[in-house]
Amino acid sequence: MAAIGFCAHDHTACVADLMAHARAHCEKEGLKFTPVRQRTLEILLREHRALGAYDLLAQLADEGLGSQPPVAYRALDFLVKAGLAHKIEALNAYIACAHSGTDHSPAFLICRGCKAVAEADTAMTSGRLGDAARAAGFQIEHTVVEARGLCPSCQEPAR
Amino acid sequence: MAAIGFCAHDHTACVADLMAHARAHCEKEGLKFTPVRQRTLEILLREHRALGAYDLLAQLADEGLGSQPPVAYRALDFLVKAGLAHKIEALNAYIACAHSGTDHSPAFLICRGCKAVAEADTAMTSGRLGDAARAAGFQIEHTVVEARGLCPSCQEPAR
DNA sequence: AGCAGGCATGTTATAACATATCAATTCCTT
DNA sequence: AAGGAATTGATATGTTATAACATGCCTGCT
Ligand SMILES: [Zn+2]
Ligand SMILES: [Zn+2]
Ligand SMILES: [Zn+2]
Ligand SMILES: [Zn+2]
Repeated sequence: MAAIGFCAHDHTACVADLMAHARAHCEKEGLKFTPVRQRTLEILLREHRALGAYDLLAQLADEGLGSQPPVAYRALDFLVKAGLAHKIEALNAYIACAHSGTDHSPAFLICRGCKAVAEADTAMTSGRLGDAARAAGFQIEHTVVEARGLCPSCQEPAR
Repeated sequence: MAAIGFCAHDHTACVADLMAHARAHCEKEGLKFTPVRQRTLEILLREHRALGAYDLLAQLADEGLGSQPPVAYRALDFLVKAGLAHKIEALNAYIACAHSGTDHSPAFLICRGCKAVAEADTAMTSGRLGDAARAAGFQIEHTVVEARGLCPSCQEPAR
C-alpha cells in the first residue's frame, strides 16, 4: 500500500534496480528485451510521472531508435503486457511500473500540480468496486483506479 | 450501490424521469439547459452505454444541431460539469449519469461483450484508494474507478 | 432606443493520441 | 538449409480533442 513517488529517494539506484528486475523478468518469461524496449523503460523510469507516447517517441528519435508512432506504441504495448509499465487512462499517458513484473491491480494518485504519479497496489476484488461487481454478478478482468488531486508538496502554496 | 444497467426496466419512463431531474437541476443552479444540451443528454440517456463524442456528433448533425466537433465537446463538457454525464476514461466515451445531478463519485462496470456500462456509486474517501491517498497525504479531487469485464448475460456463452 | 458585457454558438484549422497495413529483417526451430 | 514466428521499418490513415476567432443572442443599464 506504500505509495512511492511523492518522496525523495536514491533515484539512480531505483532505476538500476528496476531495470535489473525487468531484465530478469524477461529472461524468465522468454520475452525479448530488445534495445528499443529497454530504452523505453529507462526513459519512463527516469521520471516518476506519466509520459505521452509522443513525448517518449521524441526522446527515442533523439537517440536514433525510431521516429514513427508505431515504434513507441509497440514498445509501450510490450511493456504494458509484460507488466513493466501501465497506461494512465485519465492522462492518455504511460508510466513505468513501481512493482516490477508481478501481476497486480495498480491504483494511481496523480498530482495536478507537479504531474507526479504514485502507484499504490490494491486487490482487484476488494474494496467498493469489488463489492459493486459482486452485487451485479459482474466478472472483473481489469480495473482502472485513478485519483486526481494534489500531492503533499503541492498543497503547501494553497495554505 | 445498486448497479442498474444490466437489467431490463421501463426505459421510456427512465429517460423521462432523468430528463425532468436534469431540467429541475439546471433551473435550480441557474444553468442554461439549451436545445443542444438537452438533445445531447437525451441521446446519451437512450442508450445505457457510453457513446464517443463523434458518434454523438453524428446524431446531432442528423438533426441539424451542429456538425463540428466543438458542438459535441461543448455540450458534453456542460453535462459533465453539471454532473449530468460522466466520461468513461477507459473508453474515451461519455455516458449519462444514472444518479441525476447529485455530487457523487461514480464507479463503472464496463462489459466488453455487449458494451453495456453500469454506474455504481462509491464514496471517494472510502475503500482502498482512499486508504492509499490518506497514507500518502494526497488530497483527492476526482476519482476514476472503472472495471472492464463481463456482465452476467455475456458470461453465459463461455460456460 | 442604444449600448455593453456575458454566454452560447458557428466555423476553420490543427493538435494529440492511436492503429492498419505491408515489406524487410532477424532469430529460432526443424 | 528451409520454414515460421517475432521484430522492425515505413507509409498512411483513423480517432479523439482543443485552439482560435467570429458571430449571434439575451439582459441589464443609461
Ligand atoms: Zn505496477
Ligand atoms: Zn505535486
Ligand atoms: Zn453519476
Ligand atoms: Zn454484456
